[in-house]
Amino acid sequence: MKTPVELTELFRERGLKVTPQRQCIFRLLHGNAAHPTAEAVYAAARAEMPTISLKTVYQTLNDLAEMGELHVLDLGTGSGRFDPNVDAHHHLVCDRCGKVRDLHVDFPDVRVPRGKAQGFRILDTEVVFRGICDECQTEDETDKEKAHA
Amino acid sequence: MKTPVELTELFRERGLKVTPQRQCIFRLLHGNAAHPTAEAVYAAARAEMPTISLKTVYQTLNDLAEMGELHVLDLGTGSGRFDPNVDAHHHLVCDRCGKVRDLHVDFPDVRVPRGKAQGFRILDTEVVFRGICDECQTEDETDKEKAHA
DNA sequence: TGGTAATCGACAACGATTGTTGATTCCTCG
DNA sequence: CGAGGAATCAACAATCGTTGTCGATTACCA
Repeated sequence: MKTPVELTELFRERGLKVTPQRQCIFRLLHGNAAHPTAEAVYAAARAEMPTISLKTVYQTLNDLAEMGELHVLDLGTGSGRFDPNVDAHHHLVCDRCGKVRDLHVDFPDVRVPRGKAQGFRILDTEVVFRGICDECQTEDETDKEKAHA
Repeated sequence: MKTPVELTELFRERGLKVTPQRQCIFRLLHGNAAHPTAEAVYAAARAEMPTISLKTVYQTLNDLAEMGELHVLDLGTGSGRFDPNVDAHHHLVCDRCGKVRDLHVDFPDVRVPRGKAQGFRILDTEVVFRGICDECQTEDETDKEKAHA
């Protein structure tokens, strides 16, 4: 994710205006290692700007995604998640709570073997590891203890 | 995907009734290499049973998924796709039209490296190759020709 | 400073999926 | 075969995440 200053320039270049709302979202995303949903960004933004609208949040996130400064992940957790990290990386997804974590590992062998592409022109490769995160595992154990009691 | 006969037995074991509607869906899924959406299954089923309801289709598909006889894929194409192939395999997804194709390749190196799991207990690994399918590529070329004309 | 993009609030609409109802069908077990 | 109860139907409403609409207001920036 570029810095707020860089994003400001990019928006100006594109003829998009740099409003306080957008700057706020730039700041929230910059260096954010989580993969917030639109609602999460909205909640965080409202802490600073109580009158910001959900619409504006979506608008700005979509603008960023169109410019390639942000990736949209649909990992089957119900809502889209916005990934400020544009570098090549993969994801750990919790099947229980939907949490998403980055996995910075390169899998050079993961390619479609010659002759198996079935006519597809491949543009991107995603690896998703699904499982249960630490917190949800702890919850499970707590539940078991309750069951014993 | 098990045969309709096997599925019939499984449903009985679970105390679920084997209605004509369900048998119809069993048949449609068996040996189906596509990844139909619920709507697609609905359309195919209605060709045989004009009065079957979308509700019943979802119901049966969800029952099958709960029993592990079917996988539900959420590949960011808007709607869930039902995968009758329960064996380990990966997918090619068309970013343009949402088409999904199987890719039967094993990637033994795709594992979370020791110490990188961040507390996750990994249960499943998916590799998704995104790109443009042959049909959509052809469409693009046709569009270009039109643009020239 | 002015033109125009962006935002706001409040609400409606979308598509995919699930829930509701009460009446009807029909599977399954004895 | 017959009874009991699940499953289905039709028709509709509701959910969730997201996007569109409106007119009025704000505020960026050449």
